[in-house]
Amino acid sequence: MQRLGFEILHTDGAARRGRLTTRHGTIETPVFMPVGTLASVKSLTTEQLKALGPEIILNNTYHLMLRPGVDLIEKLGGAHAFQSWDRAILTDSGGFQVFSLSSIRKLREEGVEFRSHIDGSLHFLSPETSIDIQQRMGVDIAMAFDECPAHGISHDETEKSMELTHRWARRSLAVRAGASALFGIVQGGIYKDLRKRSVEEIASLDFDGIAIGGVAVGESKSEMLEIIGYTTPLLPAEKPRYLMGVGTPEDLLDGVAAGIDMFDCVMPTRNARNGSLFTSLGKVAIKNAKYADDPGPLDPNCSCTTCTTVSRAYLRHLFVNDEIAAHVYNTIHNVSFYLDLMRGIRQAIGSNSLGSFRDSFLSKQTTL
RNA sequence: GGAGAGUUGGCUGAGCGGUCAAAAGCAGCAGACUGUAAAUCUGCCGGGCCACGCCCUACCGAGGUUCGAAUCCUCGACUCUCCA
Repeated sequence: MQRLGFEILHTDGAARRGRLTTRHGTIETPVFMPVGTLASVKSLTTEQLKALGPEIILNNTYHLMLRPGVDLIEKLGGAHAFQSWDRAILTDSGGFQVFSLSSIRKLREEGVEFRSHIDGSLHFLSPETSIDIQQRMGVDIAMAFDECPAHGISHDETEKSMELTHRWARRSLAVRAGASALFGIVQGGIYKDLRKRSVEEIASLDFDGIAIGGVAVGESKSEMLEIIGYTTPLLPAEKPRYLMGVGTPEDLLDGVAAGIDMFDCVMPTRNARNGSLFTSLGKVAIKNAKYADDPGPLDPNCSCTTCTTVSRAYLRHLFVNDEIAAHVYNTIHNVSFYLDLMRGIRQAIGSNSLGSFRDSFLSKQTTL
């Protein structure tokens, strides 16, 4: 059976309206994938998540490897069965933890040694072990094991890191087996010559899709946009393109316009827990005193259960009192907002109006 | 009635002659968050200003000692504990 199907249905400039086919359903692109690191989109039950309608979510190899461990997940029937999720799952390879947990890991040619952030125990991730874990969990899309370098390193250091990622990409591909699709990851930091070389290398390999990694790691917004705008058009048109870890609603619009098909980001879920809510009128910091007696809905233009059920005043009350329901309501809204945004984007591409959709969206954002 | 302890910024609570506009926590106000070590982190938090320095008002109240007092003394007010 084919690991992954992808067809482009329509284009609007560089933007693509497409469809991914997986063993766990079809995915309309451009798509936003909520992040569920520990086999859970934080603060939502599987049922609540399902009701929001995402067609694919993320899980994380490093975190699930530590707890509960791949043996257990495999024994219980794989990642889908474990979390009762019958739609698609993509796993990050642990490459991001090479970056985010840089203080507790050692990087070698062979792979990365991690001291568990939980109990300090030693764990090893390499292209071979990462891909094996992802495949044993039975995910729909696995990611190559890469080194996500920090921003601020030199051209030479970035080049060395990129070349390691390339060697690891070949090793990742060499152990692909079974039904999981495998995506390669382009690196190269903020250096265009390296990004170009990285695209050439990764695109020459038999990956099922290609991701742009190593962005939003500390560089400026303009640097990030510059790199995305430069790199995306270099990617092969026939494969799905995934911009890893991005981003804000505006970033999604920019990414789509550049030709990206897939996004993931912790922003809607993490910000929800921190009381920062995305709305059609701009960001709402729900803890602000001005919402204390605001009887209106969080976002008057949103039809999620949060916006149709409770007031801003109540949401603020829940949040300032650390009520668990605050996380639930906030997360439902933010994820819903992101999914709605992508729905609007797909529609706009279909009617060749992405540009005006973007302008309209952003002009309302500035009113707050 | 007797003996003792205490009264500090919205609250709890450090301080025991100068480096105190006063620790710390909480509350309050605001900000950040981009392949999740995050229900986390950061800043502000007496007032004022020509604002990275200066001025004013401050540690229950009133006096006093001292070059200098939240800190020592006197008197007063109030609170608490124990014994009758």
